[in-house]
Amino acid sequence: MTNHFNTKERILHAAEDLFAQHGFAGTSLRQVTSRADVNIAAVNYHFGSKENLVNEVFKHRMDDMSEKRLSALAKAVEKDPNDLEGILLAFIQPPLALTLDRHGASFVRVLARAYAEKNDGLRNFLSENYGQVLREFAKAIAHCLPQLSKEELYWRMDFVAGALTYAMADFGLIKRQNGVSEKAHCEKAAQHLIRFAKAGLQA
Amino acid sequence: MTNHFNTKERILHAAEDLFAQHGFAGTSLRQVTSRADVNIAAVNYHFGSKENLVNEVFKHRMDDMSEKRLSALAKAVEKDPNDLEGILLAFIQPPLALTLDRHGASFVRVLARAYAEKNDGLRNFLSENYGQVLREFAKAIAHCLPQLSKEELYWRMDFVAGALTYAMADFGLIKRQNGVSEKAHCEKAAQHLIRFAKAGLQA
DNA sequence: ATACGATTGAAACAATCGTTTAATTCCAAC
DNA sequence: GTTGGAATTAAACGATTGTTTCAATCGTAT
Repeated sequence: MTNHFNTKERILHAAEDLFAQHGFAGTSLRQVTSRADVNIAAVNYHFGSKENLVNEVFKHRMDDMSEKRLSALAKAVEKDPNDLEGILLAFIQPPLALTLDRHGASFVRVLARAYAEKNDGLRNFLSENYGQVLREFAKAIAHCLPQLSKEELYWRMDFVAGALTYAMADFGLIKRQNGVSEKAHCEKAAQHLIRFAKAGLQA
Repeated sequence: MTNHFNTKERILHAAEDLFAQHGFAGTSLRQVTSRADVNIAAVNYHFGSKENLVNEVFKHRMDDMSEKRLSALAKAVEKDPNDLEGILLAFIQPPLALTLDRHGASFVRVLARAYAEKNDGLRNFLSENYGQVLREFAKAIAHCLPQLSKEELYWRMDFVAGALTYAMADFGLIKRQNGVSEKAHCEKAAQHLIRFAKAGLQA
């Protein structure tokens, strides 16, 4: 049983929030340790370096999300391998659910920001570990849409991923209404995105 | 007749590249002035501050892109106000064309990165100046799809914008093949995206 | 109680940050 | 050729960066 509010986890949470707000380079370790209410030296003691901290913040959420996606995918395929909507829900729901959690919402922005990095090791880490998840979904979607060429499928999955990222970070025109709860907004986003993505994939 | 290779423009170009690679906070003015081969003091002389430089880098490309989008939209609507594909092309082509230019491709990444910023003044600047362009397109698309509610239209336009951003920065699974020229890749991206977006909007 | 590794604390490290100063160079106008 | 404002330069400013040091403290096993 690990202590849930030890120094290491407090640093992780504070870093997650601040990275989301100001980016990796834009966040100083002193900001992190100040928010986490720990000593500045604790970062290098527990994580070795700032770069390692960035990676840890990332891996933490990413592993969880990928796991949920894959298990939801397995269930959906087992239930009905031709149900494209179910597969899309398995792809969309776990990341969107993150936006309900305070720290999860921060991570969503961290993720969106990581996509914008180019030469960073983060990009490679993403494609190495996350790529397999994408390929699993590609396989399942290809089964639903056998007439689609592999190239076309990959293009469209990229589009879906882009739309999802955009929706999660609520860029753009849509803002959550004041009267609508976050959970309702999240469900509405999933519902709209699934309909949009399904039609796009079947085009 | 402005000199195209004076100090100010060299700084702008160098900043554009470096901001794309390392982000705004991750790029130092010394990196910029070193690449531009100008003195460090030239930045504050010509731009006043680093923040102003960021804004200038942004405004430069953004104004150009918005102008091209709006004029292409006007032409498309004049030709056939019910041609959804033409409208989508007007929306998609100008930003995608940027990826053909070396510095333009950098800007595309700068743009994607800016979307990931949250509280920055950049976000507000974006929605203030760029929002009007989006609303023009919303109007044109709504004319093609009168059955679509305004809320649903906005959701779907956000999805299109997300897919576009993703495709431009070539995140994800799709990479340009070695045998394919950049121009051909760009045209293929536009073609795939238009088909995808059209189906998604019409869903 | 004692000992000992794990953790935390205050302070300082060299390096780099954005910015400023003041002297110099450039170039067109007179 | 001289003048005067614009542009560039070298150098330094204080502040902040990530990281390190070493002593103090904590918690546990003996």
